[in-house]
Amino acid sequence: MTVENRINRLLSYKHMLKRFKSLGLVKVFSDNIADPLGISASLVRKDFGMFGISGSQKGGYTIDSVLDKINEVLGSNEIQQVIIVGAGRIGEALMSYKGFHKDGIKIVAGFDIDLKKIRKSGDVPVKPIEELDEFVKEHNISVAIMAVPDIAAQQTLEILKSADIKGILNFTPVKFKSSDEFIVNNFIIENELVNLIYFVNKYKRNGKEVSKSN
Amino acid sequence: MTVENRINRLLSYKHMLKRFKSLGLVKVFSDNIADPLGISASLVRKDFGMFGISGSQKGGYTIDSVLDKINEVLGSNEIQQVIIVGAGRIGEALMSYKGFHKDGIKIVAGFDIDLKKIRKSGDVPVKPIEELDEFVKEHNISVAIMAVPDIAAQQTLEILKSADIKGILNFTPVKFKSSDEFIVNNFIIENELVNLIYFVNKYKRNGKEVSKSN
DNA sequence: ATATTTATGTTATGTTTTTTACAAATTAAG
DNA sequence: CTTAATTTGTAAAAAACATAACATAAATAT
Repeated sequence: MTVENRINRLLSYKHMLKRFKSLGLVKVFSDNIADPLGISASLVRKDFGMFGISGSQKGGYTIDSVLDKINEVLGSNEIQQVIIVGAGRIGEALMSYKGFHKDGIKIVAGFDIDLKKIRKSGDVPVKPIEELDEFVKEHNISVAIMAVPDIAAQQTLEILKSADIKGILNFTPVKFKSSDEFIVNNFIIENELVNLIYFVNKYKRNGKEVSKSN
Repeated sequence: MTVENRINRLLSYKHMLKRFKSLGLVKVFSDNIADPLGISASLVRKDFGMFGISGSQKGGYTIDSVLDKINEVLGSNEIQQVIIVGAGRIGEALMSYKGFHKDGIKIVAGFDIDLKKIRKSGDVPVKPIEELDEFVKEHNISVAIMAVPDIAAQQTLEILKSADIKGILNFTPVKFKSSDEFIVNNFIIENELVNLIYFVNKYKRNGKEVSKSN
């Protein structure tokens, strides 16, 4: 968990830094980043130090060089090729989503069992699931998004594992466990909602003193 | 954050308990729950204690009564009515998703600005956005899912706020900040992917010793 | 050239979260 | 009825995490 939080903070820093940059700034101090995020400046400095990001005393940090270093840490400097399994509503929404580019992520192909979904043209081609294994190996893909119906989840997992995929973002209602060699990020939407509802109700009851960062 | 983790664990406990129950069990011990989740039994006991869930010494915990208490804490005992703004691909996928029921969540209506999307029939009706305010007040809705295009995000936020919505699950690429009175849960898919990619790459480099709970 | 100011990098301190450890309690066995 | 076994509930300890504090360095002002 400890590293995961740090990575999430790095993503927040990246976001802040890009905002500052778009405002025309070239350098920032740690508290410029920390304050809007509601964390301490020393934590920002410590995170930076942890990943070998250094500034100059009195001069602060150079936005571009920090951004570059963060992208390097996150692997966003090289294009990260990702595939999507399942060309249903969620799969298609993700294929047409334009926000991946800025993080160096490229959705290179979709796969589906339903031949009616197949298409060669378009921004992201959709291929028959039988071609997945070969495609993954040929293009050296490590990460997949799973967006198939629950009924197909287990089977799809096997296909991905045997194709030597190393990590999945799982939109299926079927929750899978992570291991060292195969990392699973389960997105469980009802959990997110229940969590939200809990805090909303809590606020309605207690009036004040709710936490919830985000 | 502290409470949020505890709530997420409660959701895991609920999940485990339902599995045990489906296996025909009636009582469990704290380590039955803890072990498969990779946490310590005392943490389970402490979480339970925190929410007033008690077992009997030597006898363990009665599954049904724990489940009931968890649902009470989470507000899942009463139906939680939620609306969806935006009947695009994601909105529609969520409207047809069947997994909310088990957590006491009911999607009661969708709203869209595009009149072609409107429908009175169907499982979840889709109404024109102009009717949102009235509907929300009439049905006493507190929570909404935002699934509109980024261009409409800010405007939709204003509509929701002025309708006195208290919390949103935001699928928009535009990140909003939480406050005490208006809780935002931003789902940022590229962050989830970047995080995943980080750990996959880390494993590929370092061979072993990756963390990542989940 | 020296003093002053200010921000980093890091150590020390404080806080939160989790685990360990064990007393008290309950059940079963002898 | 007593002893043994076992599990909860919690107090104390440990670990993890974040903040505060400060020594050091760099820049500016005097």
